[in-house]
Amino acid sequence: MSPQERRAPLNRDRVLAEAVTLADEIGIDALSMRRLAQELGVVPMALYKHVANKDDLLDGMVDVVIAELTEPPADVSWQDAVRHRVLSARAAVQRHAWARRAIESRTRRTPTVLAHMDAVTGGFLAGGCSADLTHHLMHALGNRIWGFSPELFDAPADPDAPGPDAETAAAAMAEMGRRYPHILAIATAATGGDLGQVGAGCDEDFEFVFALDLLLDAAERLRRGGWTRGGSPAASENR
Amino acid sequence: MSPQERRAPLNRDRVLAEAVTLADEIGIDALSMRRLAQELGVVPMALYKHVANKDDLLDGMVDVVIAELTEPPADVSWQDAVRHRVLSARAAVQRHAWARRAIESRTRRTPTVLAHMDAVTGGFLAGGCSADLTHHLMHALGNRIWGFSPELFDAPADPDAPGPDAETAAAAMAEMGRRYPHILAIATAATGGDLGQVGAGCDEDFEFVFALDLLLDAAERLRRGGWTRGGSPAASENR
DNA sequence: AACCAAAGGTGTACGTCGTACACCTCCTGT
DNA sequence: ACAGGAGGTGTACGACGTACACCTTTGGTT
Repeated sequence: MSPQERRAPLNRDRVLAEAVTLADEIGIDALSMRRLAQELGVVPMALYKHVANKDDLLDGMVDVVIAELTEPPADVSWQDAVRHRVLSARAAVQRHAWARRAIESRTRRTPTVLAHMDAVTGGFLAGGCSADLTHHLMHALGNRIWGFSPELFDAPADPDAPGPDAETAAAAMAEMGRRYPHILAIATAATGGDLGQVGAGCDEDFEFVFALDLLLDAAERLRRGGWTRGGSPAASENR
Repeated sequence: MSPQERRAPLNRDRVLAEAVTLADEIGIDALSMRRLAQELGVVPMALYKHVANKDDLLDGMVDVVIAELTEPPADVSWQDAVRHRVLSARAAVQRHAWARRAIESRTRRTPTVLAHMDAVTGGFLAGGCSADLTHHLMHALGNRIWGFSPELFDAPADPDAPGPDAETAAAAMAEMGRRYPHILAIATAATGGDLGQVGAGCDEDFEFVFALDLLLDAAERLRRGGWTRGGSPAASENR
């Protein structure tokens, strides 16, 4: 073959970029070193010249996603600054459905990961939260700083599965209501009482923002109250 | 061999019980069908007479853990009832370190899983939260209803790894502070200013209860304010 | 007493995975 | 002209989950 049609040599960035788009297409479970190599027109072992192993690959892919995050404008309240960073992370995670599980399973903290955590932390501190309070608020936010929270009710939603007929569905719903009346109650409420829509799932965006604002409101209340660990004006008026 | 020393026949419960204790010992990653079979003195394929496949095994193991949860006393406030259920889940998950990841990765909702979700939901409803509010609060709680929340800063903590000497550690810490000043600030606050302890990790129990009570307090405030979706007296005074 | 269908357990085999290791083949700087 | 390294190859190993055909023991029916 002539030299000019020879493939440009790989490098780490090209490997990571292809891994990300491939995972976008086929999902994280189907992404194997072999499959990725094939997509790059290369033998599997060639990848190991650019990533240490599959864990390293996954770390790198997460870094690529985090690189998509954006900075908040300079002139907003501290809550909105934090809010921006978190929602920006959420948008990135939604563009890459696999990223959620990848972030959850990664234990190694790459510099990129630490940088995002540092930025969110900085948002609380800049707003006047004490270092101690900020620490606990970061824990309270939890995975929400990555733009997701556990999707409690999300349907496995296999679109290929044959849908049950209406009669069967109604029977299943009745049985569900008998066994788990409370779940049925809130599921029904979510659809404004339309029972036929109960299986349709929740408005994840609304739920996410609801919880996020709940926490930011609580944060602002504690900050104003001068929260300190142990005794505080605002917290734990229950129990 | 004589008949009386022949192994008692397996059944699903014995398989699940052994899987749970084995996972407690060697971790969920090292738990393979082959290893589990060996532990039961049986050939790998024998397990498939009692569980459909590995996913089914994992589902069953999660059910075993959930069976350890306890009911709250009857005469407590609704917040304490929810609190009891959640902390009871937390205790169970702490007894089985692998359960966290197993619960996170399971997508199928077994009856046991649904029962727990129904019970927590019922706690909010019994306290007088509307079905709609309860729905959103469940989402806000997220994985906390399973007794864990993402451990943001938890150290990979490989005890076998050779500890760096004090000098190297101090240099790493200085570099850390230069790159991620905000993280360093809150990490230092968590140890009362003792820099040597910064790597030691957080008091996860405190963090968990802090976030839990934050949410329960917010819930009670919204309930009292008669929260409804859209416009409400209490929520979203920021932004 | 004779029988037969399950239920429980075995053995072999296949395809897939991550990756260790030895090797080759260019390109680049001296 | 040459050495060395970076990039790519080929083969191979030991896991893994599990399909499939087979054997053995047992309990109920005739």
